[in-house]
Amino acid sequence: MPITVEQVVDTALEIISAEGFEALSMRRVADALNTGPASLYAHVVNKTDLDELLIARLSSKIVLPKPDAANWREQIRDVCAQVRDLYLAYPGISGAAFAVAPTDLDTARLNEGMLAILLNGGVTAQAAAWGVDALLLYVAAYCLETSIVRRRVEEKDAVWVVGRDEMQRRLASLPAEEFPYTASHAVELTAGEGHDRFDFAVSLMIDGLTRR
Amino acid sequence: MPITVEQVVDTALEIISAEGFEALSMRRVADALNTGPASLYAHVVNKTDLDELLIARLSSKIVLPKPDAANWREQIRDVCAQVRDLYLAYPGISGAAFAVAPTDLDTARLNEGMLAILLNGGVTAQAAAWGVDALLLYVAAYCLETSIVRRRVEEKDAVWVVGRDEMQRRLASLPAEEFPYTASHAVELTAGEGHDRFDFAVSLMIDGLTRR
DNA sequence: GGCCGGGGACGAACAGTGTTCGGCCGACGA
DNA sequence: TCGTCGGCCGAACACTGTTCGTCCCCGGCC
Repeated sequence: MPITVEQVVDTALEIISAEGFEALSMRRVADALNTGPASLYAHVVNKTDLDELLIARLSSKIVLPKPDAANWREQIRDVCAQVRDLYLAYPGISGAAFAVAPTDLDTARLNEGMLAILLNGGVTAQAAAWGVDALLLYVAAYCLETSIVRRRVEEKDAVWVVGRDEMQRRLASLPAEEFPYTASHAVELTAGEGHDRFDFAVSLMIDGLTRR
Repeated sequence: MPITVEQVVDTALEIISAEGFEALSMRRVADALNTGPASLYAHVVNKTDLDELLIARLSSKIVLPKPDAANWREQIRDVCAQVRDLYLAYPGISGAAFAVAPTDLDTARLNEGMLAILLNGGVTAQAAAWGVDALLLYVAAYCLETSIVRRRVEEKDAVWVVGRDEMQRRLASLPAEEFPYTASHAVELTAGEGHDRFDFAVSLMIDGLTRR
């Protein structure tokens, strides 16, 4: 029963999907494949290499629209949301996205697609190039953060984790001498349902790109 | 010879500064303190807890300006640059910034300072609250990425790592069928000295905040 | 057909990690 | 003076990524 790289990547993704990126280990993958850890190194040079393969596989699943100059904003927003949902479906995997080398073809395809949308939208070449970079970096960061928060919420029995109203109360009761703004704007600081914060930040960058 | 939390944090920061965040381990800190790893757990509940203490210590070193409505843009940019340089001085530590709980007083001080600058600049309360969040998230992401890249550059004997012109050549020689934009804009994609990419992204968000 | 080489599979081991247990010992309160 | 409590720490447990050496099977060559 030969092992292929695709099998390794597939079972790795299953493990991450079920138990998170922290639970992914060579032995875990090897066990799921009914073999020892050494067998994997014939198909994968490294754990880091496996991580890159995982990001590449995910990148290949993004569907890229044909650029439409009229509503390029919605198009780029949609691609960012796709990446976001894909990352969040494999909790913690976005941590591997920071280490990905631009040498990979699948991630290059994603970059090309986003670049195409921005350029067709009338964004300057330099702004488009750096804009794609900034957007992807932010998306990865947002997903990493929310993955960590979700993990903490579900495992810590809700101890040490507080709800929004409790959080508001704590912020509001900070010493007004040192924290006047934090205390008086506790509502805004804890506001936002779902991906409101994400939408805000992405829109911030997209609107900035418009005039360049 | 009693051990204090400050000592633990100090030696941890020294280790990170010299060898990077990946080299930081309980045993490493314990050895530097001439003791065993178990001794640390009397002062630090967790490795994760130590990470949070490190971020808190770094946050306390940021100098916050008195808000000046006239040039709030330069002020917020300067604070972001301070955080960036501080994170980069301890390579890889920004990875711990994603897991930091907002319950800490020192990080709350940083948030308060940035919030003060934005609010005095005339930014809407909601935009200011989410703006601080987005900026700090991006800064952490940027520092994590560049830390990883720098690490790769210095350890891999420059093999597997290519210069800018070689990178341009590779991008330009991608199949024009699938990668027309990437190939024709290889120059823009590889442009940027120092922290140009950072300045661009931060300015993008700040300019976006202006109109809200 | 017989032989040999090469490469995938894999058991075992190495060095390292975070964390816990149990005992030691000194200082501080009753 | 005695007791208890908490910092200290050696040893161990269950992991991690990775390598070495061996086994074995399958394909090509004489």
